[in-house]
Amino acid sequence: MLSYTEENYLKALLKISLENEISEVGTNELAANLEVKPATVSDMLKKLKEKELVTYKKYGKIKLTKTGRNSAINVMRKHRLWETFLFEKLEFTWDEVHEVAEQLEHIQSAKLIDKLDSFLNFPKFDPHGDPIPTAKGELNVLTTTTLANVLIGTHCKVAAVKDNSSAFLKYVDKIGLQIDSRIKVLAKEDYDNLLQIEVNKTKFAVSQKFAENILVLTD
Amino acid sequence: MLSYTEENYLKALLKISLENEISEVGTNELAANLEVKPATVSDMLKKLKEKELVTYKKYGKIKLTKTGRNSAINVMRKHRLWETFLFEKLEFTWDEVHEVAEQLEHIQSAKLIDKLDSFLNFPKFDPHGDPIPTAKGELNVLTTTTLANVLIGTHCKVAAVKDNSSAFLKYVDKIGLQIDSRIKVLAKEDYDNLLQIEVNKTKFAVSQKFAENILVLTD
DNA sequence: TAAATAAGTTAGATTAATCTAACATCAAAA
DNA sequence: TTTTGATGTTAGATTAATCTAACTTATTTA
Repeated sequence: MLSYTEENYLKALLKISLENEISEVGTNELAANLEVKPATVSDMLKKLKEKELVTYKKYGKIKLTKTGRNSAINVMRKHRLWETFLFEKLEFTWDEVHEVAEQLEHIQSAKLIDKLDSFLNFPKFDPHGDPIPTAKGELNVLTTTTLANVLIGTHCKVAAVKDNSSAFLKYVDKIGLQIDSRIKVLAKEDYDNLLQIEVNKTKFAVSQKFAENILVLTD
Repeated sequence: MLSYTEENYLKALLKISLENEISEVGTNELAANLEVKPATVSDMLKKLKEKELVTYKKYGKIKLTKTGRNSAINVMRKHRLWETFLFEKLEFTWDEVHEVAEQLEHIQSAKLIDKLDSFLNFPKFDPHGDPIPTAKGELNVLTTTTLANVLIGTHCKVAAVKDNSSAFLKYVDKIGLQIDSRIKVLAKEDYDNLLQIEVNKTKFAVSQKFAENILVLTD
């Protein structure tokens, strides 16, 4: 049985790995992600190593073991299913779901999650466009790029958002972007990479930072 | 903000008060209910008193303050709404819901609970027949007796069950009893208070212990 | 390659919740 | 009223998760 905190460490390790397409993570990086001090991570790593959830040696990099990764994927599955539930059944907006799912993801009951999955009709993606791992632990990673990398003059479709913060998502809403929105990239400013885009026949300028948080599929 | 543990202490105090129709509770009683040692309760009482959630003085009785009672009722509301959700939407049986609701009741989100309430169509009772407090904190206490007190030869209707343990509820299921089942009390054995009852034209014998855990409305 | 900087660890404290063992108080019965 | 059993408290430890401050190791760069 994993503690609430241990689950969060594993989840953060998985998240960092997936976001950066790496498999080894540093102590400071993990600490920053969890908003704790590196010293705290050092302590916790001893426990996670003891339980064979991660491999690492002193001053080395941290890597999830098979078991650790499975646990992390299970937490991610729960998180994303709960987000979907809140969004689809309880009328939460997509900028509200993350915070509550952070709590719900730690509820321990295999039956609950399987029933929830079936109640929601086995959704494949959560409200942010992220893939929901299956009951067997299969995680379907999409090959997407960010809007920042789309060639000028070409079209793309919003697949997911990278930043799940309320502030970012409200901004995305304001522009009228949604999952599956079609975007045409009109121009890019050399100086600061400001992008001119067209969505639903309307033109907008978006910053590089913004564009890097929009995951898209190109045609 | 209350901790998980503090919420459990308040909930236990409310539960004991309601079950015994009293307002003051002893340290040992509370400890037994929470399955911790009396020493632990003594410590925790200092904190709860400090936060003005209970009143008590050394070697005295414990009583919830207005604030403490409101918090406890809110936890109870969450618990019972979650039980109802699990039972009605996720196909849990009534003997399975309690355990999971013990975890879910601690999720912090007012919006979640209000939306859940409306999603469930503002249920008045949970799967065990217990009243669900309203969003305003109103708790509708039914005036019921236990099956053990019903006069021989009279009829009654099952309103709720007192014991929410899986073992008890499975036994109730086996006999074919449900909320709203009509029962006729046929006879009571003087020696051990064994009851002969009739449910759906079938006769059963039930022990005093069993009968004391069935709350009924008499005609 | 040596110095400077970044990254990571250790030691010692703190807080919350729990325990055991010993002690104190209360209430009931002799 | 005194004893005794039940009830409740205190002192001192323990565990998990965190911190700060000091230290160590690794890496980069001049």
